Amino acid sequence: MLSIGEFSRACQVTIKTLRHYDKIDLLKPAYIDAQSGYRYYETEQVPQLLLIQRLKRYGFSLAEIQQLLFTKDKCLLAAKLSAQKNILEQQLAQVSVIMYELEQHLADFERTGDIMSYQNKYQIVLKETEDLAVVGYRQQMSVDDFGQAYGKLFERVAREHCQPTGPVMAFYHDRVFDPDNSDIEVAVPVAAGQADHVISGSLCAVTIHHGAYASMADAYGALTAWIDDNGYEVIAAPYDIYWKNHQNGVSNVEQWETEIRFPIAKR
Amino acid sequence: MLSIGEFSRACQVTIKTLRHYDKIDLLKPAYIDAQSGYRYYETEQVPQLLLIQRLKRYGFSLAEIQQLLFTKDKCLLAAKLSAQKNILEQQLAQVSVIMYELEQHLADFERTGDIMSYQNKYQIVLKETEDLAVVGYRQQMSVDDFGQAYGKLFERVAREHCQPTGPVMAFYHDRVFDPDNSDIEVAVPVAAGQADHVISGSLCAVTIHHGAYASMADAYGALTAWIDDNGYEVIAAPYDIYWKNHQNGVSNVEQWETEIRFPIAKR
DNA sequence: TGTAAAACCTGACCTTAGGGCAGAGTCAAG
DNA sequence: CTTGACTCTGCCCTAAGGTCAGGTTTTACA
Repeated sequence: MLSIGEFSRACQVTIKTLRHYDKIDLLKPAYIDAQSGYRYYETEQVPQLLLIQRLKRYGFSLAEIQQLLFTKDKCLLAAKLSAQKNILEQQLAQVSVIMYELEQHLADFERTGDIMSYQNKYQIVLKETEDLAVVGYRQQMSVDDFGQAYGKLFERVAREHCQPTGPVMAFYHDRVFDPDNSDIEVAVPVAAGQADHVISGSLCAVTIHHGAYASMADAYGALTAWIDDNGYEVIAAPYDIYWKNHQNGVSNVEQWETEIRFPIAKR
Repeated sequence: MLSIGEFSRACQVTIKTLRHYDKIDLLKPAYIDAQSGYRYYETEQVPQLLLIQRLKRYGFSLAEIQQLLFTKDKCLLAAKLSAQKNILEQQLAQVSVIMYELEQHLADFERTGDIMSYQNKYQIVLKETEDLAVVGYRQQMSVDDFGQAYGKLFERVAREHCQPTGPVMAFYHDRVFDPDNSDIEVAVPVAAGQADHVISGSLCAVTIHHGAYASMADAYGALTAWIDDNGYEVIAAPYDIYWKNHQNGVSNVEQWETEIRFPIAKR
């Protein structure tokens, strides 16, 4: 039998945390003195708490841990651990990309003495686009669910025996920005006869974003500011064209290229 | 002039976030209509908000970002960015270690079918230790401030021309566990004449922990449970001996070795 | 056995960076 | 003038505990 303080020291966990776990029914003391309210733990609970702390390190939330401890199906449990490993892998990749961004930024800053200088790299051009026949797949989704949408689009492309004539695009039909409930259409250009609908050509403000998607807001910002400053207004859904991507075989994120188009007209 | 909705779309930031930044004085709209309360932003504020989002990606808190934007000293600013880069690097290393832990755990689990099987690796032995003459440096500190303490200890060792006769150790004098306010003493064994004080030998429960320090709680837990189960009690501050470490040239975390000793006596 | 220190209890409020909702006011187009 | 889109304030909520305040219990020692 261990008092809460002994148990806390044994597992390197604060007393507050133990009381919290008691309250949310994640780990109840083996015995509570009815009169004093003191909590006492068995030595067999030590490995249980250590497992909880370990799962926490893996990145599971306490609610998820509760589920996991309850899971009797060993395959399911292993699958969840495996899934978490993939999530950690993704995190690792994201942090690497951000570190690269930070290094570039720091270099720009030390060269120019201007903390904003990294933003000058967007060259904005006016372009008259042609009509574009596409097959599209449109849905309310999180911006992180792109992968899924790609999948569904290409299922359809395969089913209808279409031949894509250019790289994948994404249209942003939203009126309000909401990252996990966006009205996005992914599309590929196809021959006119096979098309779903046609994007009418128009005057567009265009720029090219180099690198990962985390910093694409920079390009959007530069474009929107330019459009407002030059007396234009946006007249249709802006869209991205993914020229260089892991999908077309460019694995090095730093070499990705995305064209961003805002259909515009004079105000 | 951009309405809050336009500004939000331009920078890919939710309206709620913009109102929050207004409230905490991080980014105030250029103009607020006195009668309607509507917020309006200038296009020049777009790069400002984009910078804020970027610093947020780097891992700064909003409070830190406020400080950074206020900082006029460019060297200081560059230093803070650089420091953040180091923090990201550390995070990267930590996540790698955790992924390795997870992989090992998953392998153990799939081999044995027991989610706890990873904990059976601690062999606990009883050992009668000798008196130990040491030079130590004791302070209230966070468990993450070990590096600092090492530094101070070795400054002193150098100043007093002591010759360490063994690897570094750490004593945990705390009665309550509190990770960022721990009463820790780092020490090295020296020749008897040069010693600061002497650690009396006693019966000890001992085990060896292999690998990174994140999972050392497992070893503590195993020891404490063993001590309680076998009718002993802890009679002095437990301590670690860092046999293999980055300090003695073992860079591969998986090969680190730490001996953990709990001075005990029959209850 | 008495007392003081150490350990433990509950409960209320605080943290980050916003999200969700209700209810009301405002703007722009037809 | 109406309708729909847009925006406002204000209140409560999140995860995983941390930080008091004020009171009770246990333990160690004289």
